[in-house]
Amino acid sequence: MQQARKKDSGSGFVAENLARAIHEHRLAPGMKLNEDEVGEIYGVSRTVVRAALQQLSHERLIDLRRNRGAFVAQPTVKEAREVFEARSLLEPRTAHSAAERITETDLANLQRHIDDEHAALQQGDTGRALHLSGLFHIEIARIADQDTIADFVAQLVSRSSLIIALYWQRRAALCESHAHDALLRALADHDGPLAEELMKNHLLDLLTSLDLRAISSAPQSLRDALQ
Amino acid sequence: MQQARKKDSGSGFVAENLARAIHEHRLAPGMKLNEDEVGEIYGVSRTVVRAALQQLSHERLIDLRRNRGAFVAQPTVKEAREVFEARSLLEPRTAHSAAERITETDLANLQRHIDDEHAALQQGDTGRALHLSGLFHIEIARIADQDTIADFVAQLVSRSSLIIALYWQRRAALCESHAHDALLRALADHDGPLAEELMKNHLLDLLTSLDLRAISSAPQSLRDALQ
DNA sequence: TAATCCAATATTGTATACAATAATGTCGCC
DNA sequence: GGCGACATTATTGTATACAATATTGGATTA
Repeated sequence: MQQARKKDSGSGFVAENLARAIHEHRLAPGMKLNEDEVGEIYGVSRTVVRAALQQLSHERLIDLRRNRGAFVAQPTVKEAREVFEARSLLEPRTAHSAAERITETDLANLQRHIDDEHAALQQGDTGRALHLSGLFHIEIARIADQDTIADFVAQLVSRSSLIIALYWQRRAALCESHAHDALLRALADHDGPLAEELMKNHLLDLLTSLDLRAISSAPQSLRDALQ
Repeated sequence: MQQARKKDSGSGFVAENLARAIHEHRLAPGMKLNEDEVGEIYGVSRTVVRAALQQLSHERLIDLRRNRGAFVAQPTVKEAREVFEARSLLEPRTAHSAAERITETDLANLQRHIDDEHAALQQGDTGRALHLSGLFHIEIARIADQDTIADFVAQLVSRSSLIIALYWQRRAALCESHAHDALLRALADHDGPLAEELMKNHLLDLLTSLDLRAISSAPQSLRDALQ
């Protein structure tokens, strides 16, 4: 922890760092997160580590098992489908609403998001590109002025990152798709139905780009791996 | 805390008790929850109280303000609308899926839920009736085999309880409606489209039964109350 | 008297110590 | 040598002590 966080509490700082590490797949699914170890890394006590772990557990990024400890979540195939099912219920209709309310300022912000995302891809920084891609989805919910849905979408996007890290088939291929550009155009035209349809298809494409039969690099249980 | 909890951790016990108290409006919105006080009531240390408060904060039942403490949440009118907007996106389609998958066992369970709910109403136990009514909605998501959506619905139902406590206009009137009975029939007939439509209308009825102009008994701020 | 600053108090944030539980290694017995 | 009971170790769960912060009350001054 080179620099102190400003107003954010210690647990928030730790949680954000752990979340980023999980999203960028530096922490492999299933990995044990020892409280003492994490605390020493960030220079805080177990108290704040536990608070951070509890928060991440609620966001489903880690699995908290009583008297056992914290483990990086390993979304199952079923969970992966469920996450995208939830997104397909929430996001298309929300995109529709966003198209009806979007302002010039919003459009400029979204355009900047997309530009940054493309730039990150050009530089081969897929981690950052994925992060920005997620922000794009969350931002749409905020434009629709639906903070509650935006919070859900944020969690689902976060879990999607982990799922994509686990089940991605052709990473480069889909990132290069211009689904977000098309969506932005529909939003700019205030074309609600088109935005809704594009979002729906975009999420479907994302889901079908996953290989939900393959077991990821880290097997879920010893039984699966060895037996 | 007359009886010790079995396997559940202390914080879970405290969180559940506080949640129930909030749902049943025994803890008024805006009320300060002093950590020492809560700890003494349940016979636990501040450590577990804080864990419980953090959990409830994630569920949006309490508002955690840094260096200020925990307060029972006071959903605004906007938040109330947002919660029901989210429910209207998630639950109708999920009811549709449930209708296609529901089994005899599921139907029996749902019927029992409804019977219990009516019994509670007969006895004037509106708190328990409201609780059972919520379980009905959550159970439908579980029948649809969508645990992720079920978790969201559970949170939204929980927040709805608080919202209803704040903004309810004609409590008795709506509880007596037989919306759940009609829904159960549609599910039993495996009539997905009808179940979807009934759920949509049921949620709309719920929302319109709220008086979202009225400021509740407990004002949101001193300014609103006194100025 | 009213306003402002400062001290006193209360409450939360964090660290540490201790207790409870699970995981692991060792010994004895068959 | 294999199996099971027991002791050892490691790790989490909880309580308590201390530090940091906000709130409150009072004194001082204009």
